[in-house]
Amino acid sequence: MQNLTEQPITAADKTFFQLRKDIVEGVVLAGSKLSETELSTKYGVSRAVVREAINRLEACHIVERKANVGARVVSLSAEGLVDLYQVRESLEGMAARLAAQNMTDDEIADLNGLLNVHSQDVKNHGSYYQEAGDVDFHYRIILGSKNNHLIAMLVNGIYHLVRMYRVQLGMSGPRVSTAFDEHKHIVQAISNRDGELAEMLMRRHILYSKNNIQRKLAPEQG
Amino acid sequence: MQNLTEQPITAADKTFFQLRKDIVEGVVLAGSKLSETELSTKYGVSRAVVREAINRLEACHIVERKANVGARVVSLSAEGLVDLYQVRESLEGMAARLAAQNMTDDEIADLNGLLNVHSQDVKNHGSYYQEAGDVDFHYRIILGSKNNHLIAMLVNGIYHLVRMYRVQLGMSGPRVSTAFDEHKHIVQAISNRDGELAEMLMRRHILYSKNNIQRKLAPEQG
DNA sequence: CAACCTGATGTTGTCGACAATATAGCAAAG
DNA sequence: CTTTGCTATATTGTCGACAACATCAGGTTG
Repeated sequence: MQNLTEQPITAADKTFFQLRKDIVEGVVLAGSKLSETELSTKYGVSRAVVREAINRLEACHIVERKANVGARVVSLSAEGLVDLYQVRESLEGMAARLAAQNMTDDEIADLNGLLNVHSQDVKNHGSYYQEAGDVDFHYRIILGSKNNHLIAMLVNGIYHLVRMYRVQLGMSGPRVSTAFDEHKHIVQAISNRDGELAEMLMRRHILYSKNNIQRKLAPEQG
Repeated sequence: MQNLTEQPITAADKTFFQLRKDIVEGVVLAGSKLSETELSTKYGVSRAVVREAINRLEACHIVERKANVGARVVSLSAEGLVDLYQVRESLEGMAARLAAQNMTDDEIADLNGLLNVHSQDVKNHGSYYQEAGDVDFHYRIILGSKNNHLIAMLVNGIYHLVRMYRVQLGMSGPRVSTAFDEHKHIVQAISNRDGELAEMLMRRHILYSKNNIQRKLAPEQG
């Protein structure tokens, strides 16, 4: 008997994942054109699967396509970042609210455990582990919302764009310990089943995060 | 010279629009299977364009697809409705906040004008016009946010699902005048450039709307 | 009789070829 | 010299055919 939740993986899936990875990590440059024929030879599949992959990338706002002209990787801009983080603030705020109301006690205990591990990692290692830990933290709260629409939008949609901004603008550095405190307070609110507070704290957390990135992106304002 | 903003419309576009319309309006039943060959003969196009249309519908969460099995129209359920409206509350709340900060004075004046027309319509006609007016009202505020991510998610994504629930559950009826008052207060907040209040009022407005639909969907609770 | 295997059938996934459209370069008129 | 129109080229949009897979019916074995 095979695992029932496991999906078969088609060539289009693989191409989609690979292309998304290449774009997010900057192997394929932001703003560059995506030629279907070129990509089909590059990934060793037919144009049809490349088209399907590009269509899916368009659905997550990672590429833009014009009829009869073609698809381009989105360009990273200050406005785009602000737009993205406003949506993120809104959706993840709601996720935190719902997580406070829908997560099981076990899941909340796990979340507290993650926070402890995280705390150790911050002391021992550098900021990269923080990055992974941060993603994990937000990921668990999103899943904790138990809202499938929310989960799909954030996990399959927005988060890869967020990662793209982070990777290509070289995020890391400070804000490690302060972000950790913010995480701790959010988990406290969730533990207390205080959705209202959890949402507020999550929104402020993401707002601060946005301001932090913006400061790096436009340093002439300092 | 032709209009620069006008996009060429491909067969895939037309098929996508038509199929979405048929699904939202119940011509194609919720939960039913979408056979690619069947649809290709029905709409007179090749399987490739049907596939592209289905892919786009999957991106807006109107159909679900399993590899090597096929696509099904989503089933309408109480849980799905709750999930959907929670996302809507979150995103449209943010839209109202941003609209208060980003709409021009002219746009706000237009919005007030719409409210007046709307007020007349409610007195003269029935609830159907209310439905159209309601959509128009929310639509303007969404656009007023000037946030392209938000606009795309709501207009191209969520709103067709909302319409699907409304149409197929036979929404209309009461809540006309109370909804109108809520609209009025939201516009007042936007006019005062009070984003905080606009968001709160919009969220409550959508929450009430959700409760109203839920009451119809599960009348055994009364 | 139940469980499993096997083959037939219809569906989706993938492919290469053709048609339609946009773009760049060149030629000609003003 | 600039601008307009045309042609050549390359890209995307669309199509029909084949391959891979899921599903169901019938037969076989324990």
